[in-house]
Amino acid sequence: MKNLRMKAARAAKDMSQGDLAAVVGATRQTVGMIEAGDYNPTLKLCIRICKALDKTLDELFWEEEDGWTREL
Amino acid sequence: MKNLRMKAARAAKDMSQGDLAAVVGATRQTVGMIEAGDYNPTLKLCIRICKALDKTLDELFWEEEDGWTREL
DNA sequence: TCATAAAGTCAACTATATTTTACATTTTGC
DNA sequence: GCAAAATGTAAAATATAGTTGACTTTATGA
Repeated sequence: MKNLRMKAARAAKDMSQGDLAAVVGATRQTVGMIEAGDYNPTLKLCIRICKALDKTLDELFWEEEDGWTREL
Repeated sequence: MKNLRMKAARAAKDMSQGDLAAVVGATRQTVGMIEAGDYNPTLKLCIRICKALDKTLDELFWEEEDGWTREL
């Protein structure tokens, strides 16, 4: 399942996947895979992404029930 | 930095590290290292821990500033 | 249309999360 | 005190997150 909230938050900052990757110290491909979903990033990277996009973990990576976190 | 919120949430459920590990499909050692801090678990494991302890990601793993997430 | 930035994808490699086994130490209840 | 459960710790092995380089495909704007 795609992480559309992350994609939207990045768009709101007018950043490309490469821009965000550079800020959080990751690669363009890794950021792409996280947005594409079906991927299991580390907490460290999630937190860096949240701070770069001015969001919290819950806002970008939490789903109460039957969401994309279901299939992790 | 220790994750005392997780330790407290686990205590509130009267679960040992081994109990929680069994529920989330991890080992006792991994749970112990996460509580001990200076460790970088995957998002999947964090989410499973949150659900097992009836907490959200923000409640257990988010720190606004100068918290334990600082050193990840 | 055309040029270019952005995004999708793939294989091979490196870094590290997680497991397994084993033993030491600390807590807890009797 | 004592026995058992819970926790701390550590080395070696495995699974997988994340990188690197290269190429393709899809936007986007001039």
